[in-house]
Amino acid sequence: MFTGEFFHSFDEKGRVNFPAKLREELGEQFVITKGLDGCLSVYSMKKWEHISEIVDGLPQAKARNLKRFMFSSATVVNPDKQGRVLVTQTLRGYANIVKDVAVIGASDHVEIWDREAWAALNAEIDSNDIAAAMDELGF
Amino acid sequence: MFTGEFFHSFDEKGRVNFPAKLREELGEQFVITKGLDGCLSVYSMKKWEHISEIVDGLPQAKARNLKRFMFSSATVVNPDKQGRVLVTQTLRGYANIVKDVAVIGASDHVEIWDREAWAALNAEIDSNDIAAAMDELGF
DNA sequence: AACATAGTGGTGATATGTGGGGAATTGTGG
DNA sequence: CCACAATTCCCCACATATCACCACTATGTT
Repeated sequence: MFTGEFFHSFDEKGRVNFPAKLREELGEQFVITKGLDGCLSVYSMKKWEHISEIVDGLPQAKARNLKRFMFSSATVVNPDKQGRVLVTQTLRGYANIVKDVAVIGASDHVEIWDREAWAALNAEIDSNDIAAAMDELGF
Repeated sequence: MFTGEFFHSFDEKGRVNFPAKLREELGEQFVITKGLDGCLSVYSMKKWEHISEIVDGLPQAKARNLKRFMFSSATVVNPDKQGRVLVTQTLRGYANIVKDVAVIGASDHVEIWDREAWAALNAEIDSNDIAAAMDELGF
C-alpha cells in the first residue's frame, strides 16, 4: 500500500528523486504515465501489466482513445543508484511541472503533482466532504 | 477499546511519546493520518487495512480525491524502543501542533490534539448536548 | 526502600537525497 | 559513412535526515 507525501524538485537534467519508501514497493522498474486531473500516475510493473491486460481485452470501439492515452505516454523507468528517474518532457508538460513536485501515495499507485497544483487541490478538497464520506463508510 | 487522556510533548526532532497503554492495543506498527476537526487520527494496522479495502472498492470517479487525501497524509510508524514515533511536518502543521499535545483514546481509534485545541474543544462541548444525546440512547 | 515500568534527552551509525562529472548512446547534418 | 552535438545513463562524493540504541530520570507498586 502506497502512503505518504514527499516533496522533491527536478534538477536541470530533468531528473526527480523518488522517495525510498515508495521505491521499496514499486520495485526496480516501474511505469510513469498520464494520470487523472492533471497529475502523473506511477504503477509497479506488475500492476501495469495487469492494467494492460484488462485494457487490451476491451472492445476496440470503446477503448481506442483510452489505449492511446495510456500507452502513448507510458514510460518504463529504471531509477539510478540514488533513486532518481528521468521524466520525459511530454509528461512534465502534461502535468505543468516546472521544478517542484509533490509525490504522493494513493493506495494502489503513486501520483506526481506539480507542487502548487497539489496545494491547490488540497485547499479545494472540502473537509466536510471528507467527513461526509467517512461517515457514510462508518469510520 | 481505546480510553484515556495523556499529555506529551514533541522534542526538537519531531518525536512524541506514545502512551504505553495505547501501544499495547495498537500493536508494533500503526498508522497516523489526518483526522476530523483538526486532529490526527491513529489506527491499528488491521483497522487501517480494513478502511483501505473499503476505499479501494469505491468507484474511481467519486473516490479519487478521498483516496488522495487519506493515503497521502497517512504514515505507517514504528515506535522506537522507548515508544516514541516521528510525526511528519505536514501532519503537525495540519493539526497546528507546536509542542504540547493530548493523546486521547476514542473507542475504536486514537486521536492526537494540540493541547490547547483539546482544552478549547472540551470547554466548548456543552454538557447539556451530551446529556440530551445520552438520554436519547437511554443511558 | 527496592524494584519494575514508563518517559526524556542525547549520541552515533546508517540510509537518503542532491549536485555534478564524464562515458556511452542516439540523432542529425554533412 | 563519418563527425558532431545533444541526450541519456551511470557513478562518485558530500550534506543531511532518519533510525536504533544507551543512559538517566520520573513514576508508581509491592
